[in-house]
Amino acid sequence: MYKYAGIIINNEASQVDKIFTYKISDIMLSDIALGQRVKVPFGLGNKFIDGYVLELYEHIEENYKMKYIKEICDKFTVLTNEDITLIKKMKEKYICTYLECIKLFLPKGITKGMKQKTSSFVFINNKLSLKYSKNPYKAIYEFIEANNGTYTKSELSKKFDFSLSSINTLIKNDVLKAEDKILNRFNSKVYEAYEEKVLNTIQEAAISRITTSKKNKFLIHGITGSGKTEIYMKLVSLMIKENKESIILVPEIALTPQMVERFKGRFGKDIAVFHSKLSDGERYDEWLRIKNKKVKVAVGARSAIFLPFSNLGLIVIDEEHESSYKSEVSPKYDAVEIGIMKSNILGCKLILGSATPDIKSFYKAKHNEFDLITINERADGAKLPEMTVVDMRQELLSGNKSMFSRSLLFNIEEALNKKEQIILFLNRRGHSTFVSCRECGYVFKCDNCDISLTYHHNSKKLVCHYCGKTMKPLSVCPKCNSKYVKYFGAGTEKIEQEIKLKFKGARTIRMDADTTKRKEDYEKIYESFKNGNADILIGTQMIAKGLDFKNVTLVGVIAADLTLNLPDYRASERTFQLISQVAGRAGRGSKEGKVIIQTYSPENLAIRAAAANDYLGFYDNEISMRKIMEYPPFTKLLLINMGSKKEDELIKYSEKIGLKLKMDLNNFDKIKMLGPCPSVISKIKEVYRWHILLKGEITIELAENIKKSIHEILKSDYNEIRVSLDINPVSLL
DNA sequence: AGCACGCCGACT
DNA sequence: GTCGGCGTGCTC
Repeated sequence: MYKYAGIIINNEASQVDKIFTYKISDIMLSDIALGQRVKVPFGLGNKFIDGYVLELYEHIEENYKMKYIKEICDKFTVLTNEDITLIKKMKEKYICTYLECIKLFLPKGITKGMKQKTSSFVFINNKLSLKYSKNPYKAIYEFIEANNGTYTKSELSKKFDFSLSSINTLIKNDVLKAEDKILNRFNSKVYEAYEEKVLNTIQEAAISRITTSKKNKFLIHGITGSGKTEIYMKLVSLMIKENKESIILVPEIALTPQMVERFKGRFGKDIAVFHSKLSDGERYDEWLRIKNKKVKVAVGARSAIFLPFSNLGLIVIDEEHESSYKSEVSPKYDAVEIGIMKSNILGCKLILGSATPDIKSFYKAKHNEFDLITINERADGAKLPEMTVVDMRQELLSGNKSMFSRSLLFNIEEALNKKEQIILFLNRRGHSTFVSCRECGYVFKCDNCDISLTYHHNSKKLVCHYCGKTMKPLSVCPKCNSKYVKYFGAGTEKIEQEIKLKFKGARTIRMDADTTKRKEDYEKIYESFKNGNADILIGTQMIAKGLDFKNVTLVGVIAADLTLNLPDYRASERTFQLISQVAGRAGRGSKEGKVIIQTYSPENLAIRAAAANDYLGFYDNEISMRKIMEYPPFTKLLLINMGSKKEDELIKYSEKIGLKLKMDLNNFDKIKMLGPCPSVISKIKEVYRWHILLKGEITIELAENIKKSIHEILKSDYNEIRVSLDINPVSLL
């Protein structure tokens, strides 16, 4: 019998982020379980708050006054024992609080006491008596008989023109009855069936390797179009046969149409879909559906890794290199790491898939942590596109000042003539990316952020891409009054504008953050291009992912070196991945594809390797660079971000923290400290930003001590410095 | 984070 | 002699 429970209190403060022990009263002894949500008295006022049972003890020394648990909240445990194991590990790994971890596992609706949505529907209750055998009663009765329980009173009167008072009369006299029925808030849209395909021998081999291997973690390195999705689906159906559940993670952006279309088409409506745009109610319903074992498959973005399956057999993480798997708020977890932890705890299979695996993942596969499965052929025998690198410096020398090379223009023309589709990729939205004065060099910058403003032609405004602030473009320089204000750096808007000028008949469609503001926009653009309502799709990185259009034969990368020059150790990895992924959109059908990569640095290795489809070559080079430079996977990084609206306070405290850490780290010669210094983007939304980067063998204890040191400095007096710790950050900006 | 306790100054 | 200012420290 457990008489004591270790409980985490639902209070965000870091000072109460510890396990509190409560006594279990006799009436609760048989009901109490790990992972339950309970109400407990807390603090001097004994206010009742939610708590989560993370531990149970039979005996404990009662050397302080102990309170009793007041009540158990739900009929089920909200966390499984394995969840609790994971929570404890995550708290250490991501240097965050228990509560922050717990919250990832629960939909908001649970703590808010949300109810399932119900509505009152009209049913038949008794045979129609003689008294009501005439119209309008007869007609109403017959209609309800045919549609028993499908309509509400108001629907019957509004949609079908039955008199509300007559319906009420029938209900009053027990002929009909109105009863509450639970409504599901999740999307029940029915998709066209997506037939099971016959797998080719390579796909079959991958399946049998995965099902028979002693290892339970796999990395599928399969080129774009190699049919990875079919492998995932086959594995899911194998799991269903064994009565086991599957989670499929996809990058947020790929979620809206394609994956859902395929999975719902294959497995019917009995799969749950989970993404960031769901409302709290939809989220809660999907969560309950899984908890109640109504669903065996979930497709979702990174947070879906925490869905409450009880017999999980498979986790698939598609496009595992995607940075969207890393959370940007505390706990700054990485879904791939959580996948690894879960597969260790549960023993379920973990499949990572990508055409351009994360350097870290490929390193792990090479060192036997994952079983590596390589697929070098496209599934339906389609050929990889032919890739050409165009040196834009040469274009300039030959007098071509436009942003399109002659070769790209020629190929667009040709594709248009053949009625084939084209994708143009530029990782920058807006019209002109910066506006500056040619006289004095003044650059229009955001007042709130350390970012130059982008000119948007549609709205005729200068927009800050970090805080959204807009201002009217000025024709005169505010600093020197000169009239020579010029617009530089093209974005997707300008590309579209120029293309329309150059190819008069061509129908273009643009996909970027500006054209996909609403829920349905992405799907609309996707459908429209798929159905051939446009010839040219122009977009930012959101078109690089997973899209499969059979009629696209030409992909143009307008400026390949954009991501290359970012001050980030992963810049070349990103560039390689982006180019490879966009290139993979070409030639997926029966027609051969062509890719034209425009760049000012054609000698760059990432670009050359991407053009040559040479992942291994790129990997070998990159991994040796990482080793020399002491970057992951050879070291760990801990990024300490500090922010404040008061710049002088921020500098003062950053330096204090820096000094303290330097002292703390004196005995650790294997850790290097960079900074404190201003972040690359030194101000966002009026908040100034400084950071410290630690590089080396950062242990759990060390990270915990660093957190303590920082807290100590910040609590000394009231200040407005915000600090966040990020282990293995995806970006150092 | 909240909340009570506590140790000082202003006040009917 | 008491009311209330907020600094301090604890919360099973």
